[in-house]
Amino acid sequence: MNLAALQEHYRPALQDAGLKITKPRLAILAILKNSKLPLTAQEIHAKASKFNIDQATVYRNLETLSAIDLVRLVNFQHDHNHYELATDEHHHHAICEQCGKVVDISKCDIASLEKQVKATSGFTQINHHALEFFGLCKTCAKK
Amino acid sequence: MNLAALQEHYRPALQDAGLKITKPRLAILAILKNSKLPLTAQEIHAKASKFNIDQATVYRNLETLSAIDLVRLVNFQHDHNHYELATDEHHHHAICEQCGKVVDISKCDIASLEKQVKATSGFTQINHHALEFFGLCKTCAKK
DNA sequence: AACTAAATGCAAGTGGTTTGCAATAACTAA
DNA sequence: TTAGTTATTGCAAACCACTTGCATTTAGTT
Repeated sequence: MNLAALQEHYRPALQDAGLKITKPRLAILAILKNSKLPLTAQEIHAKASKFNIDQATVYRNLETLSAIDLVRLVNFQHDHNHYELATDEHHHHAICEQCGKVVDISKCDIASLEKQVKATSGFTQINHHALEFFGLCKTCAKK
Repeated sequence: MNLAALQEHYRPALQDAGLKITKPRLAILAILKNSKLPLTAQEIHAKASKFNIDQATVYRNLETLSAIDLVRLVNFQHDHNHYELATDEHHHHAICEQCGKVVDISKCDIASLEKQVKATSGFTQINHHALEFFGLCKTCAKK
């Protein structure tokens, strides 16, 4: 997908949110699109700085794009936040505690996931996992 | 459990690891013991600073105590690391995206967990969850 | 009681992330 | 197309959580 196509692809979502279609914005989306794995803000900035895109712009856009669900925040333990495009279907990750390698776990079939992780990720050892639910508690749901 | 009891309770694990039984160390364990919920390093320091315990000491000890599995690192999205005593059995959390409230999810029966979350946590709405597996990839397992 | 090594407190440093602000670029409507 | 409006950007400085160096203290040992 080239930049023009990318632009048309994201135009509706950005317009609906009242956001402008800017060069840095598209570049960040393109960088995420071209990455197989979730990236940190800094990794994104490293790639984006070739086009004179400031780190502040990267951080601000990741925030903005997450807010309208074009980008998804992925949280890994011990590490900084990672971001990925939210276009893919919901999935999880396996993280190597030694080298930091990240492998996508394609389906979210929670019951059989742990077996699947070993079978499909090439991880021979799963030491632990983290599962967190995010939503609204009773009190906040009332507001 | 008073401090003396706490001290005796943790003595074996600390001694086995070659760690000394110090006032700051015990204070941090006591603070975690007295908290129903996982705390950030800063929250722990806020409580510990009454006893003239430096923040560097808190950070160093959380690292140390995590290394010998007396303390467990809990990772929540959008936020700083949280720590809890590792004495309890393995469990997960539900986090309110609005007020930050954290509720323990007692059992790790992954298949039925999502239903259970709503039933037991008082959360009326679960928007998303994060599930990450940590272990060793094929390459690192060989080393 | 003297010795050894770990642990602490203090203060300074580090590094990722955020913020203020003036300049620029994107969209809107004549 | 052009002028006007507002979001967005780049830059630089600030911020804040966390880490590190080092001299001193403390725990555990002989």
